[in-house]
Amino acid sequence: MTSLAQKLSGIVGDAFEAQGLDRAFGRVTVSDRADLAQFQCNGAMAASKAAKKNPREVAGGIVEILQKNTVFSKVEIAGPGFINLNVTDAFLAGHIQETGADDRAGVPDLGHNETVVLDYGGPNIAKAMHVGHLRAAIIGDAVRRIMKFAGYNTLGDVHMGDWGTHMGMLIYNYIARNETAVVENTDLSDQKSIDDLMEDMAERYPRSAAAAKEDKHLMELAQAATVKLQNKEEPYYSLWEKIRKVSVKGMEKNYTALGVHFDLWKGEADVHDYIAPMVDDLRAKNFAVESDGAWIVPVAQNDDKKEMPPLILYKRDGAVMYGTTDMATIVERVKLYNPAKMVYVVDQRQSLHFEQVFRAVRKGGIVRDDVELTHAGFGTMNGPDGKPFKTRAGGVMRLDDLITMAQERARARMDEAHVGEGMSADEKADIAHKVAIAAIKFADLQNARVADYVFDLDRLTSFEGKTGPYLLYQAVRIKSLLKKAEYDGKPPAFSLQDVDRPLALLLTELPDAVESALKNYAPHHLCEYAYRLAQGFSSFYGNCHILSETDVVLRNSRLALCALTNAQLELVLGLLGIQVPERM
RNA sequence: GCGCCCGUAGCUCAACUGGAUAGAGCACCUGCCUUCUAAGCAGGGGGUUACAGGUUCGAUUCCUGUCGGGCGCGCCA
Repeated sequence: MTSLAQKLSGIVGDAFEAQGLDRAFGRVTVSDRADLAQFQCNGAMAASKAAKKNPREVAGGIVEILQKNTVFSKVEIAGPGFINLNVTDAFLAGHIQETGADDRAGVPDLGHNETVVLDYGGPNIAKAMHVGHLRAAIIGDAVRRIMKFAGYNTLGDVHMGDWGTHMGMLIYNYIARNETAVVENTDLSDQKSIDDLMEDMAERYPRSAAAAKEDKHLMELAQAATVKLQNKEEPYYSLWEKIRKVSVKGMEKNYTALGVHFDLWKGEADVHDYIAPMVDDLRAKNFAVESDGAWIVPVAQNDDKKEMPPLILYKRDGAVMYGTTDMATIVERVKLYNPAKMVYVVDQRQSLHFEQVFRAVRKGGIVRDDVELTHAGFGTMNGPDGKPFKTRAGGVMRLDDLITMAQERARARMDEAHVGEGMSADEKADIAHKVAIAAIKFADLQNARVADYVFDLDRLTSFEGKTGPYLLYQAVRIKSLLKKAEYDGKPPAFSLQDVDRPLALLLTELPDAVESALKNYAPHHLCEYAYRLAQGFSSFYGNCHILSETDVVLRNSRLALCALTNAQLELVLGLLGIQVPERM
């Protein structure tokens, strides 16, 4: 099954082929001009260029063929050679009937169970998660959900930063101050105890980092501690293990609150043992060479338009760089999962780094040529002043503070509208949470991935207009309506009138939206569709009164339209990582 | 200096491999809750798509240049 536009593309493509032209010219899209037609095909103009013919003449030949086809109620040429198309209500009704019966909502299997590993985490352990982690998590998780729905075997990896100098610095601080008990006494089964250590580290780390920056000797001691840790010396390693376990709990709490899922909770430390053999292999193949006392992989190519610095495997002092661990991570992923794709949802500013890593692993024969390596970069999050976002205190806003703030606003809105009355405290909290997360996620996801965007707290926690809560609200209205109507879910024959048609047409577009989002790693295409669908429903809802409809056939048809709308809305929101409450 | 990304309404953002009259939300103005949840609906004003050329039947989209903003360029991650 596919979208209606794709079905029509097949039919129009046949017509082009019958005229001796490439069937790709038959591509049909939803019309830009709803006042003129439902669908359009622009291929006649492109085809005429290739065939050196008059575009209206080419279009004429196509139209003549299409007019014989009974799925169309209108076929006409407009302007320089647009082919405008309307389908019959019977065909449209049949199509949405099929869509409703299909548990994939018409989306074909595009992934064929190929494995894809996705990176969209990357927080450092022992640090508080902040809003800088938001975009990767939200976009990456949406991409994962979309790919999974499209038929891929997806593996999201949190890939935390757990093996760098920051760990040596922190652990050295505990040891030097004789305060290792703070770590050792933390009870992993007690959330309060976990939170306490997280707070301690969140406060301790920046303090020790600042001190090390001031004092060269201190920095050397921290770096020495890092080496000891990486050699798994005691007590460094035990302290590190405990810190990592606690940090994972803290991260899980944040990601769970956001509704962001990871299949793998791996970190840089997990690939430590892959590094030495990998570098030995690269040396043996002469891809790794010594330069200025460091070991590097030159990745520059003759056709480079810019300077391409080499990837550094070992620094002069023998320590590894993050390019090294990224390469080793790829070694591990190939070995354990043999993925067809690896997708990195990471800040756009790291594009050079990923280019180096990708070139190095290809050159070194670590990944096959047919494995796709993609850096799906996203733009920087700026404050309203256009500069990277900072709170008034100068720091970055913590993730849990943002979520709490949004929840409080949701609760206030509920009280204002008197929707919480008679609900249990649990249900109220659940709704406030779903509304808050919907607001935050949709505000972020609706932006194009690559563009920088402004982090505006008011926008993230606003519930009116083009927002997540608006979408939830429409879905909730449908649920309430279906409940009141005691709708049984039996698929009736659709009876489409002028009020119904725009909504019915919208319901045919979902597979196109999913494919577009998938192909470009662009969840915002799905946001756009969800919003148009919700708007289409809201308009429909205002234009006809369903419960008082006396024509039984029409009433059932409209209820079925509502049910299908709700199903698609929940499906698309689910792909964006947004959950719909029962009422709000 | 070299390279990448960006510049669209007062603000925040869309526009699918070039298509018809460049769309939304917020803000502003006008209506609509005695029948399905007003977190809503209907309507209005608001644009030289930074600027100048070029390719094309057709350019926000592709090419060149200028201006403006962000970011990155071997031993941090």
